[in-house]
Amino acid sequence: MAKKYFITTPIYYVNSVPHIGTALTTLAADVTARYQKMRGREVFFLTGTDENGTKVKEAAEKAGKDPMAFVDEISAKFREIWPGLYIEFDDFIRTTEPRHFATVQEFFRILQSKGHIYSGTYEGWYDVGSETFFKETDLVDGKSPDGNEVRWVKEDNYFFRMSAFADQLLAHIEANPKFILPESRKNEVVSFIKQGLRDVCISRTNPGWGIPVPGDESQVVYVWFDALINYVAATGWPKPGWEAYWPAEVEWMGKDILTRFHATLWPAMLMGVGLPLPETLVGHSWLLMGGEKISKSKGNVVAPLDLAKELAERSGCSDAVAIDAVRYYMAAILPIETDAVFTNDEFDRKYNNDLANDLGNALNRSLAMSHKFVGGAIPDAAVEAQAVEAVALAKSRYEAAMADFRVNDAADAALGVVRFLNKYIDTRAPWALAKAGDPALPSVMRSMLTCLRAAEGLIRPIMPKTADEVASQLGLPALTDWDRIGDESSLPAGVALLQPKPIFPRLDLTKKDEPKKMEPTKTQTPTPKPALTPDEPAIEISIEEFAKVKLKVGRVLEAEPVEGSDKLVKLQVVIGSDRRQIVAGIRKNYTAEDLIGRQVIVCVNLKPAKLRGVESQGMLLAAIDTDGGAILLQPEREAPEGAGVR
RNA sequence: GGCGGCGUAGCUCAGUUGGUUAGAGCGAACGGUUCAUACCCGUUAGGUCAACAGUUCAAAUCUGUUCGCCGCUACCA
Repeated sequence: MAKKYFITTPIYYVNSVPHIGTALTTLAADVTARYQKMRGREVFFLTGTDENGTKVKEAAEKAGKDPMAFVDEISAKFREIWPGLYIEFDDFIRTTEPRHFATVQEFFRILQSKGHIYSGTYEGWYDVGSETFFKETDLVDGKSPDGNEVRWVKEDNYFFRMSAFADQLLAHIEANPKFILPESRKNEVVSFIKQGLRDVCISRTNPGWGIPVPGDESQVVYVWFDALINYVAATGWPKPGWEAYWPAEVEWMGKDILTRFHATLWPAMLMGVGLPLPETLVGHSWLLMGGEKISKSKGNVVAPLDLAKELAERSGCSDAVAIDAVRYYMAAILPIETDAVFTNDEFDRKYNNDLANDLGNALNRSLAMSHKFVGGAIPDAAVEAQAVEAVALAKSRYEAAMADFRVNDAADAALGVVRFLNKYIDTRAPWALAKAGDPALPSVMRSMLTCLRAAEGLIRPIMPKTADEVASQLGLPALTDWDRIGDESSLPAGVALLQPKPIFPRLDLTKKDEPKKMEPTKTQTPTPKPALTPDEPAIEISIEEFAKVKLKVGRVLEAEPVEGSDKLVKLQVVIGSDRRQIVAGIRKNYTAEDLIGRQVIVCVNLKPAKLRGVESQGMLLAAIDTDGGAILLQPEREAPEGAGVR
């Protein structure tokens, strides 16, 4: 059996809904799948849902439902929504399915038998929200780096010896330039690995939900370890036949889950088991809403289906075309290297300019002319050289773009043919040829139709329904074979063309004063940064705001270096009747002895934080020296113990 | 703090291994055309290619420094 072209998206957590961000990933995968199918590859496009986390169980309980019923319900919703965007996956895997359980357990067993798994005690912080373990020092203000609540867990668990795979992983990345795309992400991954990989805890106490560790029912497999295996589970591994699917040619994802999971943990797991690695991991960047990351809590989520629905209402295009328009927009701005910004205005502009004015109008005018000048049928004549070249150029640009998964460049290449066509029509002016009775007219008309036929093929992976409509107006069956794009045979002479019918009715964008319904609720607000240099004016705050900062005079009672640190010192500070432990990074300038007995100014209402695992319950005020060192502030003369400062 | 990236026309961005007058799209202005969804085509942007210094016969493209932004990472409070 021929190896299938295997494309994956991440499996989505059942507590989220598809928004324009997750749709972006899935769309990219769908465009890749449709393109490869046209190229003649047998494609296996996998997506699915991630259902095993502790969070899922808790969410189910909160909803008063049985976990299984809960995930059934939500997973179904997920599964149903993608076809609405014309996303055609071949398989939808759920991590609660028996096939997934079986593969995960086998995976675990093999790693164990090869000595890559050992048991130990895990003690640390666990973020249920993102199902991630954190070190003390990873925490920000007592929360995870993403701002989620964390809880302290201490339990006996199984650990995966990820550290053992660092060198092998680096070598693989080095030897396979397209293993991680884009380039900038690859560099990040490399430096991440070079810092040293830690072994990872891959199990948790069984909460009655999840995949039991083989041979130890008291534990379930850690959700990330479990989730990643879905890609292999869908191939049927370890049952025979999986080789026809695995390894994946491309795994699409957002950049957030590339470095820590897909580009380190996942390949290490595969290496441990002895399976080949995916050919390419693509970690695309974000689509920002008015400059901010898409986030439900910020209320700036734009659901792609709503966007399409609204477009259909405003423009009068069909629902199918509106969905294609959303697909086109997402594909055209798909951010690979850097983040891109979504705005309604840009969406509207792209609809009008690229789709209505360029593509739609080109088809319309070409058909109209065909009816007027050559009897409404595809002429039997030679295609002019410049048209042949333009088509070939666009096609090769498209192919080059897709070879690197630059879907945005592929979209641009497809539109390139249309742009050429409009110029060509103007240059050759068929209406003038008709008036003059020029014999070149059939050739010119055929050249125009050739461009349209090619455009139909090129846009098909991105806009399948629109491509169908173009084909239909040309009186032809859909062009689904990539190799026939630009081929003479794709445009049989004598075929009757249909009367043109606008596919993309123009949006009227003249009424600018009306506020847009879908405008992001929040506009970009630059993060205020403290003014550090005298010539830089400070951001003004009110006296009330300043009063929020509680400063007091304290006295250092004890001081000792923080173990394992060369900058931090742990202080016991007496502030009146209060006593605090404060960690300060001032060892460069002060020894412990220097500090004991000294009066200091302390910010007493700063949120406690852990530094190098040691809690700090305040901050010492210090001037910053020219070399970045600290100069402690001290009352000009002895101040009363615990005196306020303002 | 460390590592990496970025800073190019009003806006969004391209700019291969350094080489004649620095490009595209959008917006704007002007002109042309009439087949077409008032569309399309052309011309126009006088951009110190963030700043400064250096290497070179020659730099947006290499080196250094500074400023600003972003990402990753950390013993930043």
